[in-house]
Amino acid sequence: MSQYTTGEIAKLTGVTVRTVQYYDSRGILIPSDFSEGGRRLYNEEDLRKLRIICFLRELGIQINHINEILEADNAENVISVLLEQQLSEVKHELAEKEQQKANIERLQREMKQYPQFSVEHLGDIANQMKTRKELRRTRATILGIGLVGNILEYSTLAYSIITGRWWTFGIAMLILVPITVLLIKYYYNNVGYICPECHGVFHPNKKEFFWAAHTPTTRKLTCTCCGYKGFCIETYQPIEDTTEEG
Amino acid sequence: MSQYTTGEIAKLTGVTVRTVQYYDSRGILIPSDFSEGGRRLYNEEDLRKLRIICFLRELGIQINHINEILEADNAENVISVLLEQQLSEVKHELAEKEQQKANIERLQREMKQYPQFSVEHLGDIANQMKTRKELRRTRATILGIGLVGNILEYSTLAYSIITGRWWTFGIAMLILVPITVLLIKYYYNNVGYICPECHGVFHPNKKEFFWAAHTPTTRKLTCTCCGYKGFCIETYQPIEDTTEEG
DNA sequence: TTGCTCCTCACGTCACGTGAGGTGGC
DNA sequence: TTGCTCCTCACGTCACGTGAGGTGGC
Repeated sequence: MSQYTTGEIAKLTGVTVRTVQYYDSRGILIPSDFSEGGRRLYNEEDLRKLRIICFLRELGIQINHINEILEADNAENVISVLLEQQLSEVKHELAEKEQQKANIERLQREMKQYPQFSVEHLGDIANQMKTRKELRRTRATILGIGLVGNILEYSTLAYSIITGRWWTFGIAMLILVPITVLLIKYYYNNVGYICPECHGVFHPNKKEFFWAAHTPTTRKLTCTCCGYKGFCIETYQPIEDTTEEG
Repeated sequence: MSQYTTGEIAKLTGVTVRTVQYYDSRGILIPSDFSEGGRRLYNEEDLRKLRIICFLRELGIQINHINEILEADNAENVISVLLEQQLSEVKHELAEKEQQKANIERLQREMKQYPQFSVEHLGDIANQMKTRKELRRTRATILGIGLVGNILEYSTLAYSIITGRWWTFGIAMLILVPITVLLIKYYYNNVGYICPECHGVFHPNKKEFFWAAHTPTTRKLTCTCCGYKGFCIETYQPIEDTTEEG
């Protein structure tokens, strides 16, 4: 029966001497023998055990769990339970890393949008990224209802022109105008704007909001905190949220 | 200008009091003021800074790197370099986790194959999993060449039967028989078998190998280490590899 | 005898968590 | 005065890495 020193068994399994010593101290791989000088000696069975330990470590299983596996009488049950646990843990970590990757990539793209980028803008981008989903939802709602309204408007208009029955268009407008007003109110109540100067999130006054020049993601406003005038970044920020802050 | 205590700023950003204190000790968020009793006081700017720190931490960026970002004069460059680094790191971790997930799921499937599973079989499965790719490649090579050979064999046979020109089939067989012998040799030289009894990897004798009953992944052999007779698991193990071990 | 390997402390890593024992602030 | 919050040590986490200073084994 061949014997291995710490260095030999380490080389055979691709770990460091220190790792083998550590596994001894943790009680998962106690050497089967010692030399007269007190050096660790491992046999074939120890080698197989260490290979198993390395395999389980590669799966990300913790050392105390490996201990449970190696000591258990009903190994099969213990292993399948631990594997199930580990699988869900790994899946969770995977989702986390996916999120990190997506966020880094998005941040890289966003940074290119800012003309002279500085550290402070990171906060704005972070805010924007966090409220992205809600903002999208709000915009989708408005676009959807708006689209239906537009179709109704133009179709009744066409119908009225062709048939000369203008009361059809009139009734449609009686319905559409209040809906449009509600939509604009809904929009106003759910968005806030990030000032690129003071980095605060503010709600503009209604008149300015309504008439301001805008792009799909920005609007030319006056910041209520610092007085800056210019394009501010749209973000999701329901009105209620700000009342408790002020 | 509103001031926040440690607990307040912690609640606003969703971290613990201890984390805020730790960021102070690491020098990335030093409070802008202190109370007479020596308690930390933070202002709006500190709050924004903490939000940025939290955002960067969510991306997985280390605290000393965050420090570099916050202190840098040319923030944009520092950030884009760090983001690029972090992205490749995250991608690497993602690949690692993917591998872990795949391995756990494969292990779960493999465990079901073993009638009475015990801890020792983990080593066999690990071995099998590690050499899986090479084994597949070996098998694919053999199957590919074998298939071409078969087509040649049957087509020349058919041709010979139809036309009566048997020399065609004869020449084909003169080519095919040595190729087949070489293929079998190649196969024999590249696979080993895991004994389910002693868990060693062995090479059977050639005659037994050739005539033995087998399934796609096992072969009924006599273990050269322990004498066990029965189905052993096929694995990739070129002959050269074992000579140095013995 | 001379390298090389191995031994045992013991501290460092990383971003906090978790008490202990004391005190500020409403 | 009484809770509540906050303060500073200081140790714990997890799987080792990295010396230091000493010794075994060929």
